[in-house]
Amino acid sequence: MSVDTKPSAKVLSGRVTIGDVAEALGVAKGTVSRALNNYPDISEATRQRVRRTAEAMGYRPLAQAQAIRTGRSRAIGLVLQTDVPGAQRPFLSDFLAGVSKAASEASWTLTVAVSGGGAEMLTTMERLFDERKADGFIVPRTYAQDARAKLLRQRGVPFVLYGRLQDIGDSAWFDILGEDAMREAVARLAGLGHQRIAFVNGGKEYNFSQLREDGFRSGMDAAGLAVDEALVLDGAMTTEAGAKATHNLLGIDVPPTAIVFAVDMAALGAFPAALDLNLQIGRDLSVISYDGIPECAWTRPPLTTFRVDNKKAGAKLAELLIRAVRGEPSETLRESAHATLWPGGSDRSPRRTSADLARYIRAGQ
Amino acid sequence: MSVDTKPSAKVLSGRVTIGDVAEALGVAKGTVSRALNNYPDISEATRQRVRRTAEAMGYRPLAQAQAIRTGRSRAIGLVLQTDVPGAQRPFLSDFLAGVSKAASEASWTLTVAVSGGGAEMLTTMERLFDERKADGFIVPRTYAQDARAKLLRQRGVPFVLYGRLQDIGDSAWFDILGEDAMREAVARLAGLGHQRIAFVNGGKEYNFSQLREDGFRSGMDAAGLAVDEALVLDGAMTTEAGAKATHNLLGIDVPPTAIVFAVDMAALGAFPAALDLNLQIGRDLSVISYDGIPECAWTRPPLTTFRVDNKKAGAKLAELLIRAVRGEPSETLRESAHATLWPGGSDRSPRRTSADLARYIRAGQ
DNA sequence: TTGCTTGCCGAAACCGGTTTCGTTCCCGAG
DNA sequence: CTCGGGAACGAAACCGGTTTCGGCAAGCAA
Repeated sequence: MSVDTKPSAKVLSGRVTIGDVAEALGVAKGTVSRALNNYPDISEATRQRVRRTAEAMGYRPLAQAQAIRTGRSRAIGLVLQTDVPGAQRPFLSDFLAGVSKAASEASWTLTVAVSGGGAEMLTTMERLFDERKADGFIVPRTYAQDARAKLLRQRGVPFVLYGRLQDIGDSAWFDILGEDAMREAVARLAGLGHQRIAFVNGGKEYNFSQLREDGFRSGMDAAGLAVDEALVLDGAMTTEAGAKATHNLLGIDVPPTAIVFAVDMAALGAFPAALDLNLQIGRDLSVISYDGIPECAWTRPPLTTFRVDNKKAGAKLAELLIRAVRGEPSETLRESAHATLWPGGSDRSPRRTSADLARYIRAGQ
Repeated sequence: MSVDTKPSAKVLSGRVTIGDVAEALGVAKGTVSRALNNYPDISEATRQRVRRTAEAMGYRPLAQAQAIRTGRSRAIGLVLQTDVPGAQRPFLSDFLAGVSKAASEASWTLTVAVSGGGAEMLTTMERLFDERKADGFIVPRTYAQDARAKLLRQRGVPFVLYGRLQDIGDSAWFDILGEDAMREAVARLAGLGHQRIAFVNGGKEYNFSQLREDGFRSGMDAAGLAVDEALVLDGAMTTEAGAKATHNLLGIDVPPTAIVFAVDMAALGAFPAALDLNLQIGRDLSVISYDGIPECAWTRPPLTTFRVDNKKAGAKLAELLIRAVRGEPSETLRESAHATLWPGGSDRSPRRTSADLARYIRAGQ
């Protein structure tokens, strides 16, 4: 409900409207509209003529006015979640840049809302869609069971997932194949001679966690190494949690000589944790992680990680969503990409066996 | 220009329109509209009746349709800049959350675009405004000379600055008084016994840099300390630049025992720089900074900094912009707030005099 | 020549709101 | 009882686009 006090000013003053263009050309409004929207029943000559003078007069169709007839406002919706600690923070800027760039190339725009989780987010999305502030949504950070996808599907609202789902149904999605990166990380560590390799996963509620764990296990399998379940932890999405997980792993009788982290934010916690135990990452403990946030370059040694191109992901998602809104079947709207290895200095050949490492840690206390 | 291929689907299917509400009540569309928009010529009884059934039927006015008559779409515009290294990255999430929250409380939404600097950004803003994807703009990171403010002012587009300008004119703004924080930082260090205090500023093209330098100088003055111009650097907006500045300062014959940084991202660079020289922050070199990004808590020792509440700032800016769009004179739309001290362990009493520190550094080489 | 397409465009309806204008009804003053 | 004046609302115009419908002219076959 609007509660504006003033009855509105002169309104859209200097704007050039479709009527102005039509008048200048001596044709009907409808002709201009059809010419600009590539209707087939307009002669090529007229089309060119209209296009040129429209351009020359600086005519820009009012998205709002189009929307009330077409039902579309050429806007991508993105609802971010606040109540996750800060896990998505580093990606945001790049991601937005990608979405915005692709959107603006198609003359679309981006409507952003931030909301808490759960029902509030669903309400927000419904409001945005009902007011046509968004023609469809990019759904970031998919959960294994995702209420947003369920709602949007049942309401018939176009959407594209950033990530996949267990019950993927007929959803459109884009994802980076994190499982491949995890597999490669294990292969790399095994190649360096590591035998006891731990895995610190993110929150199991996220779908990517399950995939990455699968990747880790299949990598271990391929390397001929057994997975010690005591070396597989999860729920680490922050630096604090990562530090704690590292502490726990290094306190085991037969500690790992290498840790694969599912997310960088958690991996950063390995550095203070190692410092506390008088260990050096790279020398005493190898670490490989995933995401490629800039902070990885500022640890000592730099953190070896798999870099995700969030800008490209954003652009891809925007492109897919626009196609979904235009009516393409979602089965044709599925793409994936790979993360690329960013070698730092945090993964090297093990200097000690696991048993020696345990003794060294205890001696340091 | 739209290049959609399909002639559009069924269009706004299940939506309940103002006509539906009017029909259900047996009144005219206009009556419903006036009732909901608090026109004075509607009886209180009718107003209540309309309001209730509208609510019950789940009626939500289509923002687009309102816009073509009123000229306003209830959307806040925010154009972010990509080509600054990453300086604004950490704030973004909180800031967006604040803007979005305040916007949604007023039934407004947020349109975000990302663009390079210079002319491209101006074009983007013009396009957003002409299509009424935004009724006005929040202008973040003001420059001392700001082309955006100039353009918006001359085109009569409402806007609110996050920060101030040299030629402030009749602009509306919100800002955190960083100069006060710098002054307090100096007072704090002087109180701890530091005499040679350096200042590493951000880029001089930003307006805040000039203000913060003023604050530093006035703090030195108040503490009865002379400013050694060799200890005043600028242009450090990134961790790399901060590290370099620290190196330079510590290479001076009579090095500072404390450094005040204008931005956290630069201050973080002091840690690797100190490590290279075998110095410990807090013990051998005190550091105080400004911004309050989360990373400050993860250095050893934690970085003492002045924390800016970006969420609150975003909310305030949204509120001011909405009032500006509604026609309030911008002289009444100016507010400020203070940053609050976050004590870490990076500022302590100097353990050595400047001369001793210099010897210690040289000995370490 | 007539009749039937087909291509191209003008006129007008329409989308969902807002705002203007005018009418009806009621009240109190004269 | 009449009349003037507000209060409250209906009817219709309007905003800037899109889309439907129909008409005119040209082209072509019969």
